[in-house]
Amino acid sequence: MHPLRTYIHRFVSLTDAEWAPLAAGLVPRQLRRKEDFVTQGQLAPELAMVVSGSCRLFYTRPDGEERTTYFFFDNHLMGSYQSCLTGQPSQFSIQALAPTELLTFPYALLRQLFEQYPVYERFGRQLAEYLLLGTDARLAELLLLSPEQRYQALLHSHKTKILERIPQQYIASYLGVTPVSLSRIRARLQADDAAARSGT
Amino acid sequence: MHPLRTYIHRFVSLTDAEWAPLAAGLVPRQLRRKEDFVTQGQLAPELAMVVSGSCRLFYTRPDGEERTTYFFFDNHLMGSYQSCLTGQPSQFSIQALAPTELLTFPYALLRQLFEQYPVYERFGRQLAEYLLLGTDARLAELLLLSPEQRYQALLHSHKTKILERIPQQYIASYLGVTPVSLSRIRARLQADDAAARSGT
DNA sequence: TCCATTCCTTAACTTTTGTTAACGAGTCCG
DNA sequence: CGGACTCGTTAACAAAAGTTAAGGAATGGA
Repeated sequence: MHPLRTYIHRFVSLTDAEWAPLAAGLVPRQLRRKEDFVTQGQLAPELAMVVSGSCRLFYTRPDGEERTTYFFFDNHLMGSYQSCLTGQPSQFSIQALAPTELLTFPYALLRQLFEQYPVYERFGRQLAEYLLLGTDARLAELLLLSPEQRYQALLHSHKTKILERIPQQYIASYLGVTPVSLSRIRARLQADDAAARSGT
Repeated sequence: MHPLRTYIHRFVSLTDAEWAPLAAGLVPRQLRRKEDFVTQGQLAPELAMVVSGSCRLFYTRPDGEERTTYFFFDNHLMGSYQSCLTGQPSQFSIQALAPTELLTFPYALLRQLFEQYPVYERFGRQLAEYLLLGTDARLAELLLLSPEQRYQALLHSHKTKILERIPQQYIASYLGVTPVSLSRIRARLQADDAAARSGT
């Protein structure tokens, strides 16, 4: 089945007639490494499913520093919810980390489907709820755990793709620390591991 | 108009016929100071609108430490989205900071209304989207700003109720620092202010 | 192959935060 | 009135993180 349709079916079931108008609106697009899908300060009225490759979502601070807060891989849906919903310029950028294939569609199309088909409205609700649970968990982790604990939580989570395929500086940003600090945390944990092994 | 209906009307308009079944399911409840509305580790199948008073949402860590992540005042809707949606025990507690009046209703009722009335489904979508934007902004603030900058952002925000009515230890937790650290930040800013005034 | 770039690590130093404890102001209640 | 309690501040010390800079490994392109 089509990867976007599969994604939607995690929440609701679409008939062929319901799927058709969305399928008709999809536009394939390739991103080169470091190319933006969303650019901070500009309108971002499109969403996209990642077919292959990987992207990062990051904020650029007034001083020019970047802070990465999310990663997207195969079969992830991405875009600036905030820009789509409010019609305001996006407060962050989304950029390819490697050559990436996308299927894009305008949020306006989805909004139209919300109005036409109750099943899309339900999908929209459940998608937002699902994303909300994820963001809440992320927020709780930042407030509850130390940087070292957050790194260990990432190590033991199922987000192995992040650890395998993402430069460490971006992971550091995702954890809310500097690259230097993450490097020290890793050194500390390795030392602890070695001590535990020799002690056992 | 009824405060909950007013809240819903920020998103969608309900006819009297659509409002009636929700109104019929509302149950008033009073909380004493420090009484839980939601208790960590237990099911939390109810939502509530705060009519008067105030509450805080907090996580209790394995070591017994508490971390407060949200506050609720008059005309706020609160509950454990996570417990309502997944049917799992809540990962946090919600507790009254002062004597508080609530209007509670089961999430199951809302779910039923989602199925019966498209207008409720739309409300559910827009509510989740709205909450998602808020959580995303909160997350960005934690990853982008230093504790001192976060405190200043709070000072200059429209969340004056938090600053006026909430003990500082909980505000510290909300900002992701210890009470001692927040006290130092305040002292630092006061010193800076004094220096700026004498220098100007 | 060679050069440039990116990336991770390490070091030295500064700044900030966490931790623990003590003190005093304010509040509630007997 | 007095005592228990909560709350914010401050101090002293330890631990951690930020900053800047330098060096080396890995990568990728010419």
